[in-house]
Amino acid sequence: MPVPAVCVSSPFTHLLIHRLKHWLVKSEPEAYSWATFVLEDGTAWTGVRNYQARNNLNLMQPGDLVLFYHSVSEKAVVGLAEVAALAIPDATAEAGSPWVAVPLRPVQLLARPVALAQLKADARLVELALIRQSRLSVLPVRPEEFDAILELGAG
DNA sequence: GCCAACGTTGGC
DNA sequence: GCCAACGTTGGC
Repeated sequence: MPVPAVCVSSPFTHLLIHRLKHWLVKSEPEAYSWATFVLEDGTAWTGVRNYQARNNLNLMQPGDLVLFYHSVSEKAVVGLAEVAALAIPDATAEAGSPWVAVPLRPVQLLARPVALAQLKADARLVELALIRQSRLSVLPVRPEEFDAILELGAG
């Protein structure tokens, strides 16, 4: 009996091979703010020059939800974005370089920003990568952590 | 402005 | 391969 070359898929196959992951990206609002991101109706997330962050970009799948964090001057999660497409070469990097960008689009502004101090004070978030590895600019967020942060940001 | 935490670079 | 020097990020 011949083996089919391609597996038959159901409308739900993707749920078996990929559960939505959650992420957090950082930006200095003076450099690129949530407001600009919304005005442009999304952007390719370029400029990442750290291998660990790049690896996270490469793991992003369309539909993954992404917390948008304003670093330095604001230090708060301000919005929710979504991965619009798989990683592409970073057009701001030298051709042939290993750096990638991920198209993101805005989903919604949080009703209230969630300050870093709030995150640090929350018992559900003691393991949050943002806190444990404060220098990384593209970070994974666990589902429970993601839910907790959205709850803090709800009106 | 300072400093801790990293990451990178380059001499050996 | 080690490590010192240096650069960057980002909180405080």
